[in-house]
Amino acid sequence: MSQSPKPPKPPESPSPAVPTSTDVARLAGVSRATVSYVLNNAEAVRISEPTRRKVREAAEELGYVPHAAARSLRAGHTRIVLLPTSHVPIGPLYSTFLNELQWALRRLDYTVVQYGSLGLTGDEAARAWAELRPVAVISLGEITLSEHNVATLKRAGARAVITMGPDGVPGAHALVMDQAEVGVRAAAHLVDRGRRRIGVVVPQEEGLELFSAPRLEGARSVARSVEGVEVLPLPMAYAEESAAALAGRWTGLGLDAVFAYNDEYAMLLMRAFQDAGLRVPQDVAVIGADDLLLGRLLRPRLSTVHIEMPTGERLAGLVDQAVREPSAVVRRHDLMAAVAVARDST
Amino acid sequence: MSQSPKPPKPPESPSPAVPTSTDVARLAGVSRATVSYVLNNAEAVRISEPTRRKVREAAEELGYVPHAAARSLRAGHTRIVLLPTSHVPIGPLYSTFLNELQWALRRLDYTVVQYGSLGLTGDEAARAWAELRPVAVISLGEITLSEHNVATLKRAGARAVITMGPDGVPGAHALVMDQAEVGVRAAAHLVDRGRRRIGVVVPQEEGLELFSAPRLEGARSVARSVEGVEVLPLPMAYAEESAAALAGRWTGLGLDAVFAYNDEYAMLLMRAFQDAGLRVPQDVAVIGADDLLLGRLLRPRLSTVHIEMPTGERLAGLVDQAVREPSAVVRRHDLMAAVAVARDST
DNA sequence: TTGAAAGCGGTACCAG
DNA sequence: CTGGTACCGCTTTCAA
Repeated sequence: MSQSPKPPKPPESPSPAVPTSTDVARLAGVSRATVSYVLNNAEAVRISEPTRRKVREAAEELGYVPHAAARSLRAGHTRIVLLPTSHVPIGPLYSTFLNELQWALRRLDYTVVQYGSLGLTGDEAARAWAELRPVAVISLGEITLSEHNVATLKRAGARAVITMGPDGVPGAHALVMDQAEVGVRAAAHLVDRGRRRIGVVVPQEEGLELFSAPRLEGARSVARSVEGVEVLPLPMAYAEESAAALAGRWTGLGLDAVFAYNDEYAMLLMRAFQDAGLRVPQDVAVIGADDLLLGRLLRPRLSTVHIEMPTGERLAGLVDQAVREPSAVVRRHDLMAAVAVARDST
Repeated sequence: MSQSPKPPKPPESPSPAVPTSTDVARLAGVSRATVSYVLNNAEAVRISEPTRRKVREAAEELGYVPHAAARSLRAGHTRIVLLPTSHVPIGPLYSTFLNELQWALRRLDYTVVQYGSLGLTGDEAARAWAELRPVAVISLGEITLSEHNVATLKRAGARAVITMGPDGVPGAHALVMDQAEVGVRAAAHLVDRGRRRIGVVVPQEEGLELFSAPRLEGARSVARSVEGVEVLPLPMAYAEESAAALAGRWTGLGLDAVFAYNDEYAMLLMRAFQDAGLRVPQDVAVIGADDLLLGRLLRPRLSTVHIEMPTGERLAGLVDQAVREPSAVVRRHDLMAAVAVARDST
């Protein structure tokens, strides 16, 4: 970028350049090596107490702060954990989980880098991520990583590459969070209740396929295994009008139940049903997912699929373990459990 | 950390050390300088087409990925934007905003580092952040920055330090997002509707004071300026039992309206009121905030305070501008507007 | 107990 | 047109 051609060091500029360990050394009257030893409390070397004090005071006075990049360049590795982020709001359940994870990683002294990778291919993303030399990458599935991509990351120093979702990538650690299971539980619950023609809401919002596709597929698998059960995908946007439109053409569809992707969509749709004069659950059974608190507020109370997420602590611990001992770690974990919660809407 | 004492370069190890520009140079039969020129498409230097091709092919073959830390060490600055994160889920409105911001920054080619700073003082946090030499810091208020802290960050290379919230810190850019205004609008709306004794829900969840305190204060300011209006803080947790307990002792409180912090708390409380046999809005008027879609689903439809947030794009643009030209930029922006939306619960 | 010096991986100046 | 080389800031032998 075009730097203005200014003299390298205007003597006495208003904001004196950021102090380096050299500056501290000079002020303390010692060498840079000594500064490093003191400030890092090096065990292997004995430094006299007066020297230590001098160094500390000098550092304090200058407001010295070590340069993380220089440090990790020298060290040959970073403490960066790369967390590719989805570009759509992913619902309270997952954002809470991600937030927890973030915190737990910080507590373990990792630096969390959020990396939005919209529109990047697996190759491009892997390259971009590798530039940061992260010690771990936790990919939630926005980007589909190939075996080759995983190798790229590993050669760039990643001790752990973690993928979530149903299918494992060779070379990566797999955290199994099978969204299909949610669809299975929902559909099975409806079938148990005697329903046979089941609609499955598929959000029209982009970026949710990651969740919605396997949930739909799970429901379909139930239909395949139980005689006489049918499943129909129902596109719907997260908006009152869209829900109303769907409710409007409902009777023509000949369905007797709906699995509404999650509780938010379910609430919207259930309200639309009621406004359209349909009775829940008599005319149509409604089930959501995620077990949101707010789902219990509507009447009838919303049935749902409760999803047991791992705590952020848990996953952070796993990551840490994989980083410390990449070989001696289980490469596949089941982290998610789903169970239907019957309330009054089914 | 204790490295296992292995030979520096086991010939033909399974994962060959990450290739450097030296490796590329060797393979292409040129110097590192040439590699750098070619890979960065240096304009100032003319490199022959055959050489370029050789270099590119070598880089491709080795799977060369430049080392971001080394690059920015040399460059003397990073493209890191540091985003301190709250440790509590902050509600859909703000998480959406943060997500947008994150994306917009990435599109402008910044690297977003989420930095949880729980339990750190301003001084500690500023030091920890400064280690990363971020080019910008966007503090949403989890940590209260002093003038001195801002100076520390600036000396460490931060071209923009941005604080949000009502009060500006000297030296920092202030993005004014005054939560008090939300309380003002809510209370004023209730007063307009003829209510006089107003309860204000204050979430018991920790970490929300940042929002709840100013919202309460805003309501109080209305009470002070209008004769005969009283405001009573009401602690409540985000749980059905807590809402039910509050509803249970409601009649004893002698209130005729409640501003319930936000729509989520409002929905919970309104349901509890109805379950307790209180009529909304006749016996008690309820208003929330944030204008969530779900708030329109209950009956009566929830009145709320709509909050106009800036887009993530907008803020990212401001950050970028401040980074490019730190001096030539407005230091104070009003980014939030709040307006009461009357529906049926008031 | 302390200091000199060799890098870590890039970039960019200056010669040739 | 290309190569040698001097840094960026820090850690860590190895000697003194």
